Amino acid sequence: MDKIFKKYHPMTETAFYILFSLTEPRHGYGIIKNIEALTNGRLKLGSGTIYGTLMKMQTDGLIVLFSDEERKTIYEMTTLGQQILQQEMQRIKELHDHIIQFEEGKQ
Amino acid sequence: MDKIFKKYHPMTETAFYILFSLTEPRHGYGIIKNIEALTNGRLKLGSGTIYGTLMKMQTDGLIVLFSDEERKTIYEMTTLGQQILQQEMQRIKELHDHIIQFEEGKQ
DNA sequence: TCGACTATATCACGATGTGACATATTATTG
DNA sequence: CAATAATATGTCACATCGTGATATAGTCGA
Repeated sequence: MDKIFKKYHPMTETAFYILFSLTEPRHGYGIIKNIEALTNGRLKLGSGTIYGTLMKMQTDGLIVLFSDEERKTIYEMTTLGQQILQQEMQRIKELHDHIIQFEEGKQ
Repeated sequence: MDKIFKKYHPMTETAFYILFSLTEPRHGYGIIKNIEALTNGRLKLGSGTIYGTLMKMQTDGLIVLFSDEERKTIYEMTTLGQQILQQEMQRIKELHDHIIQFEEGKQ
């Protein structure tokens, strides 16, 4: 299990936003649109990115199938996924702190 | 020039910390130690990472040679490098904002 | 009916970080 | 003084990752 935590530390921006989108159950295409909305159109994921990442995260136990309808494969986060998301959010806060400290030091 | 901005957007954590370390002139080994100190030993860059990245950033005009002594090759940031660092810091703030909003929404 | 949108999947490609290996100097410590 | 750790740079093969092209197919509005 520890190996998985290292594997996702740090995460890429793309992987983070995908996992972050799964704080509620969503399907691939829905995640793409959610990220596009969150970032005001800045981040548009390619199909290879989303389906490849979802498969990898499923293999690693970060997410599981929530429902598998005809044309919608919906995923939800596992407890492990939540822990890894938490770890990543902590890391981003660390980055943010460094930036704030730097900006304060400039004045 | 616009191409370079896209190339470094988003940056990896590693690339960010390297550029961030060059807010004052430093050499490769010094950058490694600076990042290690900043992150409390969490992030230890391999030699391939640091010298490869420095060469790439020099080619792209983000950094230039500051002084080239016998055993220390010191770099400093260019104006372009500062602009790209600024862009990246803005992106991290965006990430941070999303996290804060999420945490507020949970209560 | 025709195009736009929704939806999933695969694959080759380029870019990137990593760690091993190599090499050499300097400082410390027993 | 000799051994060891720390400083310092560099190269290379390897694995991982995001991207965009390509493919396929259903739905919905004009």
